[in-house]
Amino acid sequence: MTYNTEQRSVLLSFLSTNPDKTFSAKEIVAALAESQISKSAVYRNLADLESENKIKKVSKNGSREAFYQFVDISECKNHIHLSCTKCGMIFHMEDDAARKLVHTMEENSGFEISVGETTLYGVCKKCVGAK
Amino acid sequence: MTYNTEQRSVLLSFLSTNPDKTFSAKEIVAALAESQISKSAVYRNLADLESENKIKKVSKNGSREAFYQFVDISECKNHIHLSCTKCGMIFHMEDDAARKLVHTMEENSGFEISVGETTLYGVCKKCVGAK
DNA sequence: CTAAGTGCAAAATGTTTGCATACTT
DNA sequence: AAGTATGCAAACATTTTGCACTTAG
Repeated sequence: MTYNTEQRSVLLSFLSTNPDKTFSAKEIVAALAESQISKSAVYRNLADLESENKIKKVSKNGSREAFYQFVDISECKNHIHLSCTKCGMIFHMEDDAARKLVHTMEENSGFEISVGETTLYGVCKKCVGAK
Repeated sequence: MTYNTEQRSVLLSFLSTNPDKTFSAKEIVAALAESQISKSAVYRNLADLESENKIKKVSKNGSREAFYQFVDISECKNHIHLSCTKCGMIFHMEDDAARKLVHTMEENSGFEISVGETTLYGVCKKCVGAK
């Protein structure tokens, strides 16, 4: 079983306090260093939380680093996501056209797409302006 | 300008001979080592070819490695893509319903989604069976 | 008490770079 | 000839691991 350690809970609350922001592993390591949490605890907990669907690992354009965002995937079964390739942010999209798109494509392709795991990549409002 | 070197051309033809397959940088390095092509030439040419839209960099589930596939993006302006999160393969999908739905989504969200860059992630026929 | 998690430092992984040399145009 | 690209080895950045120690349940 999983223990509810200090480190794990500090990490999760750090991310969940900012559900509309992504952080690189490096940023998280740095932020939690102030609470005397080691790099390895951070990496291990990030991996654990991700496989428990408590947070999501996202990637950005050129960067080779991993980024994380608080997104409880168990609450995302029925909507799709938009992910900005510039800032990495994930947006939740309750939209019938989206659901329809997924189903249409599934039928036409034989591809198995789960709505909740479907993500469209693009550039969000904020980043369209920014150069 | 870009020179048409032996290394670059061997690399491109290696990938273009298998447009329906993805290769990790490591695999490519290994394959081209037989033609005495150095690791750095491989990495540099992969990066160059990608920014010229001759090949596409794709990513797989957990892996931290970069994967590449021959996909001339300039020919993909008007269809969407399906990408398998297990094997990394990209499928081209000419489908009017899909195009229409993507535009609806754009309007509904303010997100800037270009059809040609739109990719749905899922699990392809081949990988659905395989465990 | 015991399984699970931690911290540290060391190793592994994947990619990039500096530089002298060689090739393309 | 001038500008690019190459090969090598060394540097890098990020992530992972082994191990002795600590903690949660």
